[in-house]
Parts: sequence; structure tokens; C-alpha cells
Amino acid sequence: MATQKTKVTIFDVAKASGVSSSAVSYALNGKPGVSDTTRAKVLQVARELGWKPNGAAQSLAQSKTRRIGLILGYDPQLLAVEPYMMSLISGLGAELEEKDYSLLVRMSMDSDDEDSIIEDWVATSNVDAMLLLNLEIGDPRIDMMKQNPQMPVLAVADASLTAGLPTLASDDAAAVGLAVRHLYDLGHRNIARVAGPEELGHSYIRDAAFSEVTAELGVRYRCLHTDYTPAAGADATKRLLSVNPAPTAIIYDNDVMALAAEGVAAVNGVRVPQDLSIMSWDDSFMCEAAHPGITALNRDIVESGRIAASLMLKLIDGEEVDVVEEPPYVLRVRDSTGPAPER
Amino acid sequence: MATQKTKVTIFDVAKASGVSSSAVSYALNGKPGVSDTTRAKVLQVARELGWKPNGAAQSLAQSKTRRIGLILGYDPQLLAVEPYMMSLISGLGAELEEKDYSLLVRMSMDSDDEDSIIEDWVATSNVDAMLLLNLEIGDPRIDMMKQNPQMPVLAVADASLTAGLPTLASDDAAAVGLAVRHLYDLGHRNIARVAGPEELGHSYIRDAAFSEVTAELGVRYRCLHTDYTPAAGADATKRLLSVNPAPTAIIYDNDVMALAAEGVAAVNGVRVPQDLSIMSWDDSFMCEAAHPGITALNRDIVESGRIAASLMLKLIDGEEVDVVEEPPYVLRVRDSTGPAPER
DNA sequence: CAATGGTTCTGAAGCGATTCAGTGACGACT
DNA sequence: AGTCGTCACTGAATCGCTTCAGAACCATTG
Repeated sequence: MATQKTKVTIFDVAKASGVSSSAVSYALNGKPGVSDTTRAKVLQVARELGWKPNGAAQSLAQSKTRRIGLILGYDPQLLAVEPYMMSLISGLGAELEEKDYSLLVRMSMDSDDEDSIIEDWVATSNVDAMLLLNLEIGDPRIDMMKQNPQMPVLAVADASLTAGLPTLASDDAAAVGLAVRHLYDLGHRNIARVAGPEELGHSYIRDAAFSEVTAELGVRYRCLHTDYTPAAGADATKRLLSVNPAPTAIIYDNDVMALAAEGVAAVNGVRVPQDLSIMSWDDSFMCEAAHPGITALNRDIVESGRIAASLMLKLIDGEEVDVVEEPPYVLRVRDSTGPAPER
Repeated sequence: MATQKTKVTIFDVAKASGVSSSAVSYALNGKPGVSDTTRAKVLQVARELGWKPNGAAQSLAQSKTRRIGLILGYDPQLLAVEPYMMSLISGLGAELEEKDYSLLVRMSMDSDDEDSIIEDWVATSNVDAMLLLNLEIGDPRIDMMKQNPQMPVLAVADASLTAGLPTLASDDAAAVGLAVRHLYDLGHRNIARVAGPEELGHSYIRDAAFSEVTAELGVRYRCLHTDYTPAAGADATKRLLSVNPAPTAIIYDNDVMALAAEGVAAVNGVRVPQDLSIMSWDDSFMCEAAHPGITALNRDIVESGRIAASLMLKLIDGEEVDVVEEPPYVLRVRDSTGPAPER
């Protein structure tokens, strides 16, 4: 509690408690080797002096940093507007906080950058484990990590992308089923999708699932790829509405695009949901606040973050982790989807 | 490049290059004390062995972590939906990355938590500097930091809240002027505001500025406080619209609430902007995607993050930093504001 | 009573870098 | 030829902690 002008070390605490530095270490870390009375005394003195073990020294001595690495792909626009990353961070942070770990965050401008950050972390041991996000198909980072088995890593992605790495897996295919099924049950037989960039692994997974499910149900399906921005979403919507026959329902890969689509519809006198049903893949406050409220696939991203954190802690402890499923998607039906218009 | 099974240290590099460990250190850090030829040789060997200095050892030896601390207040909902924090992180991350620093992130569940994280960072030297966000009036953290001058800190807040600490200051009062002026010029004489939680320092600053500016202009003004959620925003809107005379313009402290307000208006047959003008304090894709597009106060948060990072690096270098102004707010006029309705 | 065993505690050797003081070697200058 | 200075390099101390091996002490036990 008392604030100290000069740096206080374990030896100061040792001297003040009349024991050796090793005793202090044992006392503080709850290890055997000191009596209860000296332990209490030491803790007391440590508190008075406001002493905590120096992080660097501790890391060096036990080769543990109590840090977990997260690399953010640099696109401020996207990061800011997509609730995904921030939710994940919330979950990670909350869980790690309980275990006294922290999150080390770095930003990569491109994929080379990201590779070099990974190399850096492996070489410098600046983190105890790391998270792999936004995997692409045949992602080279997977091999990098396999060649450095001393650095635990958890991939958050569809299990088909992670080649046996410990994985927190989302079941995007099941979600596709939910979404399509919902629209199918409402009578839609011609649906479209406005997706994100084609290179992203999850775009690909979803593409495949959509094609498969719609084919099975005999539903007409087409897909446009965009850069996730509302402008692109609006543009794609206009194009979709101008073909003949126009889709009666459109699913957007994120919520801003769905919101923009509602605007396009309003401007063009297309009523939602009477003339056009709109769905969003991601759910957020935005979908709730929009008018009409946007039907969305919802998942507990914060919880995913917590699970991811706990899995990494397991990996750090040397436990095996294979593939763990994320909390499943849930369909939140709001007012933007309705029965398909009579033809 | 070559991947190494076992941990490689500076001594391995020294042996392989036929020099001492000190020579390796000098060579790597670009310091004098080695010839150009041995320097080249050492760097070459280091690259071949894939060696980089161990982070903990380096930190311990030079008492520098190359890390900057950021504490996130835990409210996943808010964090996720407000683009502010993620944008700030983007800016911080981008700037820090260039200087080879990283961001150490922890999450606080409440303010006691946050205090103990700060104490921890001060005592363990786990970061070289830290950021102070969401200051409240008379925030105790300011005193904590003043008592520990060895830990550089930068506050991001209105300068009136930071009691002389190095500050990246936003001029919320000027922004209030912009906003009110815009509405005033459109003929509005009865405006309302839906704000965030009253405890937040910036809420208070804005409250005061609004009262002052509207009084000056002879504009009727009232303010409701909420928890920032769209539901609360919608609710506040309904209440405001039911009073007599109802305001002809409402300013919302964030964009989800403004979006929700558009929904409320639509449901109640209130036309935007003919019957009611709506503005948002924060700008994001959401305001652009909404229909009608929401007039908003826009500021370059990413740039603020970059500036904050560079200021902290200055502080770490021992330079003085007083109060630096953030990039100013800019009014982005869209379709949600228009001339005040004739009475 | 010697032997054994169990606590409690200490000294010193790590961890892997940086950095200071010191040693040769060599060239330049008087 | 002798001295000085510079340059390249090395050995050892240092950062602050953990942890192992062993010392000191006391209590049991056969």
C-alpha cells in the first residue's frame, strides 16, 4: 500500500522480514518450505513495502510470460464496425484476467507482417501461447506453427481449415442450414447472398455450404462478393434487385451491409419484409436498433473468447486440445424476414 | 530462417560466430565495439540460427519492456457496438508496431479492479507506459499516477479532467458548438439530447457545454441520460416525443441510439428529417448505412490512437508532454437533419 | 543414545540478455 | 624507439527472480 520512491526488490523484503530471499519467494508463491508464521510475516512486509515480483525477472526465471498473443489484421474500418473482434477480446480478456494472464496485441498490416510477428514471438518467447484467426485455405501459418511445437497455438476457424491444430471450431455449415431453412419455411425459393471477400476461409466454407443446402432444397441461389462495406452492400443489393427474377430474400455476411440494404429497399419502394426479406449473418445491437429489426444469426462471441482463453491455458499446461466446438449459432428472428411474396 | 528445435541463446550465436557474447550483443544492437566484418558475420549467423534476444532477459537487463498498457472497462456489449475503442486500438497498434512496441491489454470488471491492475503494472514494471481512459470527475487514478512518477501515463480526456497529467485532449465543447449551431441554423429552437451515463467525465463536459451554448442562443434544451443501449435510446426518444412541445431535433451520444431513434420515428409516423432531425455524436459506417443517413460528429479516432501512441513513446524517452489536442470534430451532414418544421 | 526423518531455512547457481572495465594489437606521431 | 590513442574484443558483473542442494534444528524412534 505504502508508495515507494525507489525500486524495491525481493532482497529488500527479505531483509525487512529477517529471512533470505528464497524464503520470500516460497512465501509469496504459496510453496512449502516456510512456516506459517514466517509466511504471514513476509506477506505482511511485502504488502507494506508495496512489493510485487518484477515481471521480467519472473519471466526469465521460470520461462513463463503469463501473456497470450493476439494479432489483429489491420483494417481499422472493418475492425471498428464489426463487433466480432472486440467481442472476442472481451471474452478473452475476461477469462484471462481471472487467471492473471494478459493479452499481448499487435497489429499486422499484411500477411508477411503477420508471419514476422509470429516468428518474433516464437524466437523471443514474448508470449506463452497465441491465437490464430482469419485462416485462409492452406494458410502457411499452420505450417509455421507445426514447425514450432514449443509454442502452443489455438486456431479459431472451421475445423477443415486447421489441419489438426488445436481448434476452436465454429459450425458455419450448420448456421447456413438454419438460415436457409428459415427462409425456405417462409416460402422463399430464390435467395441470394452478399458475402465478404472471397479469400477468407470462412467465406469459402459458407459458399460451399450455401450451394449444397440450396441445391438440396431446390432453391435458386446466387452469391456476390464484396469488401464488407455498407457501400458495397448497397451496391450488391441494387444489382440483385435488378435481375429477373429478383431474389425474394438476401442474406448478408455482416450487419452493416444488411442495414445498408434496408436503406436501398426503402429508397426503391421495396417493402421489407413484404417484398424482400433481409437477414444478417452477424448479430449486434445494430440489428436490434434497425427498423425493421434485422433477423440475424446470433452467436455468443464473448463466450467463444472465454472458451478460447481457457483452451489456451490448457495448452500452456501441456494438456492436449483437439477440436472444440464454439457455442452454436442461434437464429434471432426479427421483422426483416417474412413470407415470400406471391408471384 | 532455419527452424530450431532447442532454445538458442546469445551464446550459441557467439560460439557459432567465433566471438564472445558481448560482441554479439553489440553487433545486434548496432552499437560500436565490433568491426563491420564481424558485425556482418554475427548478423548472418543469427539469421541462420533464427535467433532473437529473449524478451524477458532483455527486459530485465535494460528495464524496458517495449510494451504499453491499456485497460478495457468490461462491458462487452458496449465495447462491441461502440467503434471507439476498437478504432483507438487500431491507431495505437499501427503506430506502436512501427516502433516495435506492443499493446498489453487487460480487462477490468470495475474500478477497484482497474486500480489493482494499475498497481500491478507499477509494481511489476510490466509496461513502459500506460493509457488512462474514461476518466471520471476527480478520478482517483490521477492521484495514483502522480504518486508514481516513474510510470509514464497519458490521459485521453478533456483537459479539465486530467489535473496536469500529460493529456491527449478532445474538444468536446467545440463539438457541441458545431452540433448546436448546425441545428440552430436550420431553425431549430427546441432541441434535446440523449446522453450516456452521467458518471462519465465526458458526459459531464458535454452536459455543461450544451447548457451553456443553448442558453446563449436562446434555444430550449433538455437532456436524458441512458446506458447507451438502443433500447434505452428508443425509450428516451419516445419520452421526448410525447412532451409538449416536443423537441424538433435530438442529438444522441452514440450511433446505435440514433439508429434506434430512426426506428421509433418510423413506427410512430414521425418523418425524419421533416418532422424530427436526428444527430449522432459518434460517426461510423452505421450512420452512413442507415436510412436516412445520420448526420454525425465525426472525428478521426484512429489518428487519435496514433497520436496517443507517439506521445507515450515520447514520455518513455523522458520528453515532456503537456496537453495535446486531438484532431477536431467535423460535422458530417447527412439526411437525418433538415429545416425545423413550421409550427 | 545414535540413527532417522521432517521441517524450516539459506547460499548459490541458474535464466539470457546488457554493459562496464580492462586487455591486446596496431598504427601514428614525436 | 617509445609513447599514446584508438579500435576490436573479452570476461565478469548485473538485472531480480526461482529453485536446487544442503545445513541446522528439533522431535521421534528402535
